[in-house]
Amino acid sequence: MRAHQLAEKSGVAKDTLRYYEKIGVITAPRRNANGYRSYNDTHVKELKFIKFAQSVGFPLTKIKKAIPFLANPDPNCPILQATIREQVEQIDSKIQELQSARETLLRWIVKTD
Amino acid sequence: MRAHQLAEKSGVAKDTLRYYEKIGVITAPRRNANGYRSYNDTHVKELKFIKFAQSVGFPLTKIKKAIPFLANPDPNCPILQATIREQVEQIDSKIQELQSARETLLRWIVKTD
DNA sequence: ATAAAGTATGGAGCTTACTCCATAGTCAAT
DNA sequence: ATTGACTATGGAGTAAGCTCCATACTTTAT
Repeated sequence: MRAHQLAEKSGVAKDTLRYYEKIGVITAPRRNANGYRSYNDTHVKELKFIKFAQSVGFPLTKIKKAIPFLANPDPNCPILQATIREQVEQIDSKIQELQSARETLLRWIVKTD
Repeated sequence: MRAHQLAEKSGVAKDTLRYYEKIGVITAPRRNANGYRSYNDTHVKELKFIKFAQSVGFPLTKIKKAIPFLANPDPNCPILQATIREQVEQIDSKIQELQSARETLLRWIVKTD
């Protein structure tokens, strides 16, 4: 599979694929004789995982560390569980920040009724 | 008042003061004969306002537009009210995003009891 | 007189996750 | 043979808000 096909299939732009490869968040694809990248289904899986992890707020640096475990995933892995819990905590504190900012703003809204 | 004094009083780093002046988010202080900046209480007020606005999520670009109104503030100003409401909406949608990410993550946490 | 502290300036660097560009090589079709 | 589509590369640019740097001048204290 070549770049534009993977891009289409995964919804990740070609330039982004190159960027992901450069920072090592996806495994480097093998090259054809002409030098073109040859992607496979593993890359599709990796990209799906990346998109999922991003959607729940993980940065690429953390995602990168998790990619090697994709081959034989173990939901009970304590490191994985700890990482998830940590992320939930971070989300919680962000939500609290936002809620208190919200409260503050509401106090400045003039009631029009 | 000179840079380091304002920095101390406001809790904003000297370099940041220069940066704020450069992007026009604080009014440019007048200069002494030697070229040194001479800040006054208006700057203290501006910086307090900036910190407050930042704490409730406003970007410097928006804050910049609001600074001129600091001289004669009107809580009933419809533009101000609309801006606040808009910000509350933005905060709400961010909170919702975070909450759904949170839900998703919780589904991946293995119950240990 | 000299050293230390404070200030001035323009500009580079940092963070994160891309996005775009110029240049150049490759491949398929006409 | 030549056009057009695809790919490769290194490097620059973007957002946002700082933060730091080198160089140079001023002021204060000893």
